[in-house]
Amino acid sequence: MLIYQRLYDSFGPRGWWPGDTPFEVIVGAILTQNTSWENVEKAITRLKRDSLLHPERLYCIEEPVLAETIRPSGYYNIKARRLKKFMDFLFGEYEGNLSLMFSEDMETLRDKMLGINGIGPETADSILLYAGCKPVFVVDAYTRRVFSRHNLFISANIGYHEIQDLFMKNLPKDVELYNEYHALIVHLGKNFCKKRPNCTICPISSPEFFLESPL
DNA sequence: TGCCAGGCCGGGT
DNA sequence: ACCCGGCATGGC
Repeated sequence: MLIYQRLYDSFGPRGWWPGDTPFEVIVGAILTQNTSWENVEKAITRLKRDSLLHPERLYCIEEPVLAETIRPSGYYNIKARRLKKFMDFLFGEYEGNLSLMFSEDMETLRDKMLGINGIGPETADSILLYAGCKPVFVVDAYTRRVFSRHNLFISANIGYHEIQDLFMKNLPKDVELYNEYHALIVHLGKNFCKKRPNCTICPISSPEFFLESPL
């Protein structure tokens, strides 16, 4: 937990996920696919404006109308389809009830969600962790970039599951820890590793970290 | 102006 | 089992 501690000491708690309800978290997880969070916020604001951020409303809304509403998030046609596919799943399997959905066995739910067109590993895990409070470590582009560039444990071409296993086998199975750790990695990736290539004030870039360091 | 952002899918090797 | 083009807006 050395790297985690250093990130936490530098940045403090990130307060993730930035969303008021589990349903909003799920919608945000789909909308933020390969998209900046600022653009997603604009789309969420428009969904709230039209009172669409409720399962019953999103389930019934016409896909072209939804697409136009979420336009600022980019990829709006494909994301409208993906949101509708998720809603079909939620109502088809769980009567539109998120609590019922999250009462499902975690691995079973994960596999089922991966079967929905438009839900991949990161989106599924974000939903499980940040909407369902399930102990799953979320891996994203920042996780791979930050850790491989610092030569910490992983090479650039490692797969999603290998990275996830690495974290989950070397950390306590703790929802709060997984929540905070992923958010801290994203914060680091956004604010340091790209804008400052030599990372002189990056909290994990001192020499001792270029060998084995506890996650 | 061009590049990129908290991915994923479908078709091709 | 990988690799690649497509999807689209807004900010720098």
